Amino acid sequence: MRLDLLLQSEAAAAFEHCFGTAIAPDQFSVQMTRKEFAGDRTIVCFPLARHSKLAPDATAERLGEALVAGEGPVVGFNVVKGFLNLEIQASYWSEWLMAEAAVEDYGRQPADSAPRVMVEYSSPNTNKPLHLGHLRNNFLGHSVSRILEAAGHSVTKVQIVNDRGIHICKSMVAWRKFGQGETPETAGMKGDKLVGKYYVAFDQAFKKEAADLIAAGMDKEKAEKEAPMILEAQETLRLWEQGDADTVGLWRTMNSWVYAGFEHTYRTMGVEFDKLYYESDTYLIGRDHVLDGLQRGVFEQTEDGAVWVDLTEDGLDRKLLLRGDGTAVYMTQDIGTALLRFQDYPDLDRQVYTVGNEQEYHFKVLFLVLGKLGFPQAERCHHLSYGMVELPEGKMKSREGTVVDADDLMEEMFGIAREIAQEAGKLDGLDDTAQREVFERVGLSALKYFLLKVDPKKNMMFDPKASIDFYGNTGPFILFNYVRGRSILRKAQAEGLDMPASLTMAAGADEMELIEGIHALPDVIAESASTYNPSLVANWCYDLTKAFSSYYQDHPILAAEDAATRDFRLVMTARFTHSLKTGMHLLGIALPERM
RNA sequence: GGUCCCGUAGCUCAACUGGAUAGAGCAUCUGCCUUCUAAGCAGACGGUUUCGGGUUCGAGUCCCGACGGGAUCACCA
Repeated sequence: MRLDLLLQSEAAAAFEHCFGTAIAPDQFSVQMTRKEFAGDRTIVCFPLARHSKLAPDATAERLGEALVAGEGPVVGFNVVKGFLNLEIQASYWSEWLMAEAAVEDYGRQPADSAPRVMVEYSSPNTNKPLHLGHLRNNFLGHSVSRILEAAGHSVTKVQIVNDRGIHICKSMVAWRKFGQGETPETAGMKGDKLVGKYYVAFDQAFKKEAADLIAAGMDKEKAEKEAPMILEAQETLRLWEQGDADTVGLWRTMNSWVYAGFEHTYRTMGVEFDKLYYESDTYLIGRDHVLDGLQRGVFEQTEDGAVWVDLTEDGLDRKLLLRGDGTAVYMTQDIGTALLRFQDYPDLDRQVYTVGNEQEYHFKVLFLVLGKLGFPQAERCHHLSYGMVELPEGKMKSREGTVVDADDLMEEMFGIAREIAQEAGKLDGLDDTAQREVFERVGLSALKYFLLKVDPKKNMMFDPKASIDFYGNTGPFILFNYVRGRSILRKAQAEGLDMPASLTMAAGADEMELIEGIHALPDVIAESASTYNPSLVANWCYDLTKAFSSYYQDHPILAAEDAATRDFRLVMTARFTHSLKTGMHLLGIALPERM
């Protein structure tokens, strides 16, 4: 049993014994004892005073005595102002290191012990390359998937590809006009970059047309509606919806270029999906459900044929679900997508949508609408909302060229990793492929850790010039210490040292920070899973690593003063590297063996 | 204007769901590599947790009100 749970139940029994009053175990607040006091765990006794009818101090004294007298691991106590500090038997920790912490999947709940959850993330538009904002999204969704898996859920990772609509039509129009048959091969360019180039070209040409019209005396609003480029894009969308062969053909071609480009980027990022949904497949399903809801009187229709939902009773507004001409809006296809997913996976307990906080209103509406349509799963949908990544000069604007491109940024990280490694010269024995793998892992760790260590719901600042460091509280720092630990374990093996089957030494004060860190992993996983918050795992990885790094500095492991001490340190090192690897895996960060 | 989120060291971020003297990294300064990887360790400096009330044994954390920043409120996605 976990120590804190054990202490709670021991405390409940002891309390009843002392005071004749039963209190539920979870009413005892057990926490880590602060460093400046003696002891390992602290029970806060202020809330107990009214049940014991004694002052907090006196309550703590009686409780402490009873706990020491009990069967549990408490061997001593002291009381400071209502705080009962408990000393845990030192052998408890060495036994724990050889038992619970020793198993391969330490920290993880058994696979499939919790219901199936679907996690959606990424979900890009197919008209431009992925950028920094997508990186936060992808890393977050991917990490949450792994955390939920570690908490025992079966997890299905999906994305909804926004493959249809006016945005892709814009790229198509510009490519027809200016492209002269250019392809990713002839341009020597990634497909997503090429399509993005035409999206920008569209915007520039369109702005020029509008400006010309305004110069000719037309007002701005009208000019932006009547510029030939935009009319052509709208016509292209109409043709697409009618299934026009040429239009659909070009749409397929250009989307396939984008997918090839994305595929490359996803592989570099180290994220993957179990299933892809496409809006072009789901918007009609959504429309059917909306029309069905209309028939059943859940929604209402205005004179022009548009379908609306009235959410004023829920504190929201009226919201459009279907245009007057019967075509779908964003909401329509999201209804279709959600329902299709529950149909595809009948055992699905929950859906998690990893989408930026600018869409909070949208998801509030979506979940309410699903509920009105009579789907009980509506309550099991969760919008994992996260804050924007801001640049020093403000928001990223693709039209103003201030976006930080995902591919470029990752390459830059790899480059920095290479420079540092080559200067240190520690990889000289490895061939180019193996070196490249190290650079990628180190560089990617810097990026992922940087984006994941911040509470998802908060906006975060990214300064391209200064932001991503390889020293201090960073991914590479964590990797570096993992590598140190692994290096020791390899050396031990090479010297013929076997992992001890039991420990004869007990943990001392110097060891406790590291041991407590390892010990916390299961709680951290549970907490981050229930709050969809990888930053808890990231911060745990860092704190644990710091404890090891500090310990490593002045405690020789292989050259310890005696065999018992060496064995103890060797086991701690093994538990450290192993639990750290688990934690980093939950962040989607792969660890190198040397760097 | 309505709703929601955020405000902690010069900067970027923590703080176990209300607990003891609010912690890290960067930056600045001081020590430490013949020894398991110095992408490291130890230390110094740095705070009226935006402000004002309230709740209670106890508030960065909960409530109310200001102020500052962001998001959103489309027949856009």
